Amino acid sequence: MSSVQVPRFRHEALGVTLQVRPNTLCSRLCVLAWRRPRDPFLGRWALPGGPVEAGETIEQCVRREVDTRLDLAVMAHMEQLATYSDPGRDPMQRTIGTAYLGLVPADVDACLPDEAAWLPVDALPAMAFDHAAMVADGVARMRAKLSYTNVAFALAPAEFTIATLRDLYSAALGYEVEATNLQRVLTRRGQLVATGERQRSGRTGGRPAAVYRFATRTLEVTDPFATLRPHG
Amino acid sequence: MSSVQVPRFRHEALGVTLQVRPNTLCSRLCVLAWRRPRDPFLGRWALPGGPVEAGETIEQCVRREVDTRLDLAVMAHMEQLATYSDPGRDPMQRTIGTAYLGLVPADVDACLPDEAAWLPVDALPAMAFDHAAMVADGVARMRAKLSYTNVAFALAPAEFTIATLRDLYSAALGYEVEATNLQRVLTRRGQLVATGERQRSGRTGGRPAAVYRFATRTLEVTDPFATLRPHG
DNA sequence: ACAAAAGTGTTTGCCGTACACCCATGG
DNA sequence: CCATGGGTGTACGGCAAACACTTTTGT
Repeated sequence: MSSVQVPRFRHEALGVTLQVRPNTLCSRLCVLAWRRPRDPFLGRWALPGGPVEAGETIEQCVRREVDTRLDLAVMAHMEQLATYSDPGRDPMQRTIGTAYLGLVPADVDACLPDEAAWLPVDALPAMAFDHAAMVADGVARMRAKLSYTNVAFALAPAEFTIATLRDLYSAALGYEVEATNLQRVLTRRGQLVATGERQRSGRTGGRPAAVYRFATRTLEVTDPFATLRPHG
Repeated sequence: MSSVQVPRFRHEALGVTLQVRPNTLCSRLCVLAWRRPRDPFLGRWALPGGPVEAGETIEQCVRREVDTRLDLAVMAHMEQLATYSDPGRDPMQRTIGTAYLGLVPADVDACLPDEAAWLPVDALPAMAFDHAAMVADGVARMRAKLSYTNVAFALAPAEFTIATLRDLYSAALGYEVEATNLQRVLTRRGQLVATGERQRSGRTGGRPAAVYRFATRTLEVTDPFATLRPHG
């Protein structure tokens, strides 16, 4: 009973790590990347990642690569995105790659090595391999989930005001969101809990804002889109 | 410049192939499986699939495995589900597996080899490896997409009556759906097109049913669940 | 008193459900 | 003419968007 030889592949794990980061005036949704120190694509921006080791899952590999190599151990949410298997996606050697989406709260300011940076996703430079497609997939997934789950907990600080949350949603979604309706929708879905505290008003006056927390900080589907529900 | 040796993996592609099939009285949602002819899990039910070859994508591999090995070349829709990488998922050798969801129209009756069969997903027998989880993921994905896309085109015959479609949705979703509202929802979303033809009424009488087609037979999101939409 | 920012009330419109009612055919 | 199944009309409830209006602060 001889078993036929089957091909074996280099398998890499990539992290699409997103964070809403302050900018001049407004905030922007950014993705963690670093400059490649070698060919192929020397000097091009690439996602952090690396080859899967023998005894680990792909998710463990992503965590290891993103956490250690970039001094960042604060992923509030992580989920698998997709696996990319085009034979030509790595010009040097056949490599299958699995991308994970990771979200980092806005108040985390990890110190990055020199070769790493946060790139704004709406003005992304040319990227190595098929990493631009992975970023696009990750952003699309996050945006969709902002609509029907509580993922925003992974982008927000532990405590926040509605105005802060409004800016966060606007940056993450890519268009302006109204604070009024945002509060109403999230309240109706039971996502928001008032801490009872109030934030001091700024130098220009104005009513002090109430401080909120997310009710739960693990992923939940708050608005199941099931049209055609079971009746009765 | 010595490159460190990285581990290489056997990579397999699995197909979660779903079809709504007639049964005594009602229809049932079924998944294509076959009995394993060897260890591990000899005799257990398993999903069709096999090792990815050197020059092909994972999707090409699934199509090849499902189409040729099971005499079935009529997948109306296919999409990637997820990649499973637990080191112990294959007790014999480390294998990473990527599952694809495939949908077959209800009027297709492919002839299966003896060792293959359609298993009802709501009474699934014990399965080999982590294939039961893959089936669960595939069914969940399909059910979600029935709500906000036109995937039903991939489960339905080219032409059908509303009553037929109602049975199809009921079997696929796992609960009863009302024909009245189904028609209204799909019509409002522009998915249904009347062919103008009518079906002869049965032996018990009754008004003859109008015959419909799906407007498009490629996947489209017909009900984007974006709450917090761009305003203006 | 006035400006600024936060938060609530109210209106409007859409969508999905439920259910009553009308339509067309076989017997 | 009646039973059977197909299809439409209509009312209700929930949700989200828009916007006016009140509340609470700093200057």
